[in-house]
Amino acid sequence: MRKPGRASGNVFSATCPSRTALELVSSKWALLIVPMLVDGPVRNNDLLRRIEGVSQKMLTQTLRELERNGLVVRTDHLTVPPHVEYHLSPLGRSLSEALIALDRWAEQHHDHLRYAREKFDQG
Amino acid sequence: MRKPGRASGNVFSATCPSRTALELVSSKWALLIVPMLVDGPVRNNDLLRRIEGVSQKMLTQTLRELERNGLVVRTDHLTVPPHVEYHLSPLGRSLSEALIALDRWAEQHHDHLRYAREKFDQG
DNA sequence: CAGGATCCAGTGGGATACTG
DNA sequence: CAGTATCCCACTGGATCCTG
Repeated sequence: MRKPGRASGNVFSATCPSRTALELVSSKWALLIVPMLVDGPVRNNDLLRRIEGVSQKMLTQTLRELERNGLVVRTDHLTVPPHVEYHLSPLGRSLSEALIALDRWAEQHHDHLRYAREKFDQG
Repeated sequence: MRKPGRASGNVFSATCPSRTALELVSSKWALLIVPMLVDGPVRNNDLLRRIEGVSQKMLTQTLRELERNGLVVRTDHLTVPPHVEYHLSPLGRSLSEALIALDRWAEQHHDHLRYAREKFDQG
């Protein structure tokens, strides 16, 4: 495998667009929204309820940015009352694997982190 | 596989510690620092140079937090001038796989994102 | 139901200078 | 070399109210 940081065009280069891409997909809410869409289309309100702590503002803002970058597809059914669904594009689906792995890592090891933190803070 | 968002104790729960863990390991600089350490111990100044755009302040702050959570080990050789090295703990190493996957995804697809963005912004 | 608009407090992080 | 300390501002994101 190529060593990190050697060639240009990688995430370690401040000017490379891959840095921007990384920051988008690793943003706090994108990290939770994308994995939430793997099982099929989800509505705005469902995301609002299932992702605890997200505000309507941040949800919309993140979804819009994900849509803008071709990761998420927004489908407006043009009904009254409104019915809007979001689902992953193929590109978004390829990303979801990496994000789910990260989410799962956090779920598996958070107690380990907490224990290390307590040790560090006291001693 | 378990459906996301159903059981408690997952990243989708605002109160669960795994959310905190996720935010730590997905922080902007941790995402770049951890993969940079996979090949062995690295010195402060090397990280400062190889990770473009990071300031000494953020580098120290992120490394300290990673150390506090048991992901990174700091070794001070107690010499003059100072010689400090950082390397991954086994826990940090297990995380690095997920982060490297994410970094690589960004490197592979950033042009795809940029193209989608241009389309979205004009049309 | 989905989300736009506005206001505003809190803070993340850069710049700079200093230290063992 | 590897930090710490201080200042300070731009921007993030919550709260609130409004609309089709």
